[in-house]
Amino acid sequence: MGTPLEFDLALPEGLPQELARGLEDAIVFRDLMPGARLVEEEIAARFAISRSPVREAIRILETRGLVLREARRGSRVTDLSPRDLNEVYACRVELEGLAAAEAAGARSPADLDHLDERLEALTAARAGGDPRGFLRASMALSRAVHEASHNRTLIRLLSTLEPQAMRYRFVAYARAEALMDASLDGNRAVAASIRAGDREAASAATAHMIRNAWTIIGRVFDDHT
Amino acid sequence: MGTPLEFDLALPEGLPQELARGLEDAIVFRDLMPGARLVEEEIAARFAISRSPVREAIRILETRGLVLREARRGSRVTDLSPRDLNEVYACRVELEGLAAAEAAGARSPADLDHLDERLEALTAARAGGDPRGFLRASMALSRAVHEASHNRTLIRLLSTLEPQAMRYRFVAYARAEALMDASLDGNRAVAASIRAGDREAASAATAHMIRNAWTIIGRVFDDHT
DNA sequence: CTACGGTACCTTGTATCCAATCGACTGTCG
DNA sequence: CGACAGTCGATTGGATACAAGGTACCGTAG
Repeated sequence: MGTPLEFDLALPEGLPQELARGLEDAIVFRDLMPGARLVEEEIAARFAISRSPVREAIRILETRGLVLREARRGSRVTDLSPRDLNEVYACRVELEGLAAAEAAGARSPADLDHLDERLEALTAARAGGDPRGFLRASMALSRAVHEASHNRTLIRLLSTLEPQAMRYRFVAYARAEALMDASLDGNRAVAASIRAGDREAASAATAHMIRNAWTIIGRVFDDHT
Repeated sequence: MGTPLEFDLALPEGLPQELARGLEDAIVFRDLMPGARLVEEEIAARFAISRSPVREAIRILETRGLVLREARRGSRVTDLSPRDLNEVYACRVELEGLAAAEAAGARSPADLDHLDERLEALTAARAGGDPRGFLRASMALSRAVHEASHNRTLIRLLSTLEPQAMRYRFVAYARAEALMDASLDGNRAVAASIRAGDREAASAATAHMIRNAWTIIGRVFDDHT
């Protein structure tokens, strides 16, 4: 009788999350520029849904620091600034470092497989040369490290910190291709330390990689704003 | 003619935030026990409001790890567990340490005043001997440190991490009064380092204080669950 | 007695509706 | 000509209404 196969590929986790993901993507990759207004009804109309899930999506973006909501005055995409860059990266050094350390301590064979897989994908993306593809691969690799830490609280915190960092990375990659090479090398070192189970080394390699990126991105921003 | 003075003391920042604060308090101080269900309509009825702000409040609690929301199955207060304790405290060591360091680097005279003030309040609360009062004073002091860091991103992250930590502290204070003394001494050391402007010392003192608490709380939990 | 199926209820998810507030515009008065 | 008050439009905040999914209970069949 042929079961009528149902694909609901669009809602693996609810409409607001789905929508938030899409908007987040648009913000990170600058389809929505800093300062752009997010009007609930506009967005609702564009996706043919009601304002309720839109509101929830915007709230999610707010907790990630991607949009600023002012009471009764609407939401807009947050600005990038040297100050914010420093804030985000100072936090990133600590939390990504911790994630790498815990991953080195708690890694499973499956985690290592994922890591290798994503590291290869990152290498391939670098060859491609497209900043957007490279950044996507890099995000995937980061997430693999986070998950290898098996620390759900840490994963939660990072998921609210990373998107903002991605925005800076995207801008910088476009202007300083060398940053991609630095990132690739850094990630190789981190992965090696995790594979070796060396917490200290993993933490140090991560901190080094992120501080390096911080410096480079900072230069790009000081020069160009 | 006497302007008709308007007090809206109840909405300094919106109804959902207000409600979230209240529920958070109830969870931290165990008026709502782990596993308790949060039914939207029930809460709405109790406060004579509609489900909309209630939903937002619950979502806020979710981002703080206080509530677990399962799609279409409702929300319940998360459990405390040794594993979660370890997750939260591992993150806390890093982020509170960073906050203290940045506070030591960026402190203003007003910040130092606040710190002193809250430290005195904490001392007074310890004399009082009430765990609840002590915890409230301690939270206020922590927040003063966070704000002295002048790192908004860090403050945002900590505001989603701290409440969960408070739950563990509250349970532990009741069973191990000595923890309060350790906390008081630790905070004195942290404040002194911040006052001195010594980033390293502030970070180290904070890490030491938190790891110490971690150990004690861990013992309380292993013994009693 | 246990396993399975069906039905009714409970709760969340989404849509729509109304109220409150903010900002901008306009017209008038000094 | 400039400043201020009033009004209108745009947009969010909150309330209500409706739809969909999930759970528990009950009855029946094996």
